[in-house]
Amino acid sequence: MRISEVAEKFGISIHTLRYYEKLGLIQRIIRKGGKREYAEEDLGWIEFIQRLKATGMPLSRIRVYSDLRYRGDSTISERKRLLQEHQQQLEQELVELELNLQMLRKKITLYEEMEKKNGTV
Amino acid sequence: MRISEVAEKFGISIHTLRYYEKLGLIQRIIRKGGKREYAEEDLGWIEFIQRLKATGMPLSRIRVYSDLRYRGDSTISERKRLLQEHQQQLEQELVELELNLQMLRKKITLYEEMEKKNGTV
DNA sequence: TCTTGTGCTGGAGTATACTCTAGGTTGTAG
DNA sequence: CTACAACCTAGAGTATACTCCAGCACAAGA
Repeated sequence: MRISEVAEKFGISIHTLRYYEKLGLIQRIIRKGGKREYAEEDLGWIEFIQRLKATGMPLSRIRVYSDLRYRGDSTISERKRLLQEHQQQLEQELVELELNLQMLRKKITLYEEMEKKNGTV
Repeated sequence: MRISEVAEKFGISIHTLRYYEKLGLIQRIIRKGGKREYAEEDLGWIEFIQRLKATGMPLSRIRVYSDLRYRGDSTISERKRLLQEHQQQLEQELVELELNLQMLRKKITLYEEMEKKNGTV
């Protein structure tokens, strides 16, 4: 798969793909005539990167995970630990987010009451 | 309340408080001898800013809300609309976050199985 | 062969949200 | 009255995550 196809598939820019490679998130991409040729495995990995990013993991942390991954199966325990840590953080953030959402809903309800009052007076 | 006290109360830096003021998120702070004196109302507002930020609202958007707020009660409908929009976005993000968390949990389980396999062989 | 499209690299530029510095002012305690 | 802490402003610097550009390479169709 060419870089432009990968970019479209994942809804990211060609620039970003090359940028991730420069950072070391993506490694060992096959080249044909100097041009990147993404394999199936690369695509799966890029999708996973996207998911980690979607959960707010910084690229520097993804880089750490990436290095472990490219080093092979001997790093599974470490990778698991990294993900578990992230998971716990996320779960905490989720709770806080839900609290803040509730607060937001209350504020909106309050505004609705104020609108009604202004309407009737 | 002095700026250093406010900073400590909310766990942010003095720099950030002044930065928010420069951006217009915080306005009309009383000065005594050139020094900021935060009133109760300001503190409530700063807490709300923190909550909006915690839900991922960019400062530029908080700025819009801030302007409406400082313009008084006539802007309540607009403020409500802004918060509702943000709320809907958040609810969607929450769903996605939960999906990604599930994915993470699965990955972790997978790693656990791989660890076991490696242990018994 | 020439043009076009797609790709390449290194490095510069942008947006967001801080974070810090230099150089000066204010208020209080000794 | 002076030393000191805490404050002030304007502007520079940093981190993160892109985003774009100049200048060049290469392969395929007219």
